[in-house]
Amino acid sequence: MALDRPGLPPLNGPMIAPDPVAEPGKSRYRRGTETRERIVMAALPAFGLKGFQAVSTREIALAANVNLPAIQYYFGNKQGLYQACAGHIVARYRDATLGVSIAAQAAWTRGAAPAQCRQHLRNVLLTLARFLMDSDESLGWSLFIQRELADPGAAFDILFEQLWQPGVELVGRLIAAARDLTVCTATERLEAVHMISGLTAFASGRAAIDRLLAPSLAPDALTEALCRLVERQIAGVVPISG
Amino acid sequence: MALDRPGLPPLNGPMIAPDPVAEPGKSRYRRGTETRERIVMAALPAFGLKGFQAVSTREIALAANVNLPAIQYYFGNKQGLYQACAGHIVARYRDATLGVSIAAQAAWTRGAAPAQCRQHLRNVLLTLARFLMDSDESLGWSLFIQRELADPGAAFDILFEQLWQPGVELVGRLIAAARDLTVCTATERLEAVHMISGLTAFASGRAAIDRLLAPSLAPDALTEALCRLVERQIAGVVPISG
DNA sequence: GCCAAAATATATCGATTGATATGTTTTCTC
DNA sequence: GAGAAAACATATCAATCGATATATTTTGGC
Repeated sequence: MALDRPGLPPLNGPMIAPDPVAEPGKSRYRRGTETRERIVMAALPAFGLKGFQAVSTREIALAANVNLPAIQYYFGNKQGLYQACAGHIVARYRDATLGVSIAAQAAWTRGAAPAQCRQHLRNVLLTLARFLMDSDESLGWSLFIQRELADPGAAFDILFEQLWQPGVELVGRLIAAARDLTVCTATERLEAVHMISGLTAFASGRAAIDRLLAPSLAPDALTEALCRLVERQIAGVVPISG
Repeated sequence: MALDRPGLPPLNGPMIAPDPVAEPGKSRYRRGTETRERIVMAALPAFGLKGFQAVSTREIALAANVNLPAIQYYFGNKQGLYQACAGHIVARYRDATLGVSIAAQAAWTRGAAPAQCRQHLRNVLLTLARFLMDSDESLGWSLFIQRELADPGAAFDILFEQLWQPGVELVGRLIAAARDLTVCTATERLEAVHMISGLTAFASGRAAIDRLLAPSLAPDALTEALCRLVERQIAGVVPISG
């Protein structure tokens, strides 16, 4: 008798591709969902820092304190676990930015004043900066995103459609609105890309920055320094004068 | 009889660690140096986009049109090839930025006027931007650098000491000089990190940007758009008013 | 043209990897 | 508490990887 996977048809039945991204519809068993989450938490920083191929399923299983077949049991295969990690990043990103995001969206929709939109732009970018710079929780996440966007893999669609594209669109609209423009053109979108890229690269390069500045900086002083840089960058968002 | 490698003692003699980074002292044989370069050129974009572990020596050998042991013959092992790739990036980086770099350094040394230093800052950053955005030649290089700085591997020291550190130091000094400051503090260095990070991330995320803006942008129009963004960022480098 | 060094080619080894088959224990429902 | 499903554990397979041993061809100084 072949093993069954939670919420999935038996393997000896007709094989249906699992959907490891979506949260598994709350299994009746508590222990299973805990283990599943434990595996994702162990896999995420490893995948983020080292990439898909550089991490073996064995070291993930070891870090998560489970045995090897548990990964196939919960995620189908290694790629499924990788996509689940991307899904986790997206979910946590939404949790962190939902508030400022809908507030900014609403302001943009009702055609708020440029100064107000600029303030929303500030809120969105600073929230994103703090989200990416939270080294305890989001270690390696920014590099995960960057790598997947630069060299599309199994998690590209998830990150592009649910993180990159909406993020750039929102920031681009707010930039345009801060300039009192009615539409968001490629110019504003590119500026949004540049700003967001600056955040992800700064966050992912944290190790090198720490080594560069030696012990002259407290842990979260770096985060606040980045926030001040972002604020000055936003102050530079003025009507294009030529 | 064991094989010999160019410029290295025989393998059956005392093993001395090869130095695959430095150019091999111009072997008398033309064919060898050509093959060596062909392997590096094939390995660089692969390593850059996918990372060290994700690229197999077999696919590199196939792309370079050599057989598998050629990699061990010329570089000792896979890691040696990886370091040679980092050395190639550093060498090309120096070629591309040497002119503007020494000019800027000279201006800073003789205590040039802030406006002049700002112009040198502009030259340095725009040169770096165009260097990273040259997709034909430097495909994947920015991601190579970022990955290595975020998760230090065999090429970390090379890139950090010969690329990251001097680059940040130069840009930081020019920022300070543009503000009419006599010393470059952690503040200016962090600002330099932020600016350079923006370039590398923008360059490495080029695939996602192209997909985002669809076919609305010509190949090198993107490079010029980035240059304009950088120039506006430099314009925002003013004496800190808070 | 000779010959040693350099370069290239063939075949294969040991280790690691992702994945599977299969058996055992735990958990919840009735 | 009986039973079925879910979760966990052990052992192992086939494929791939980096690396090596070894044989052959090519190069360039004499």
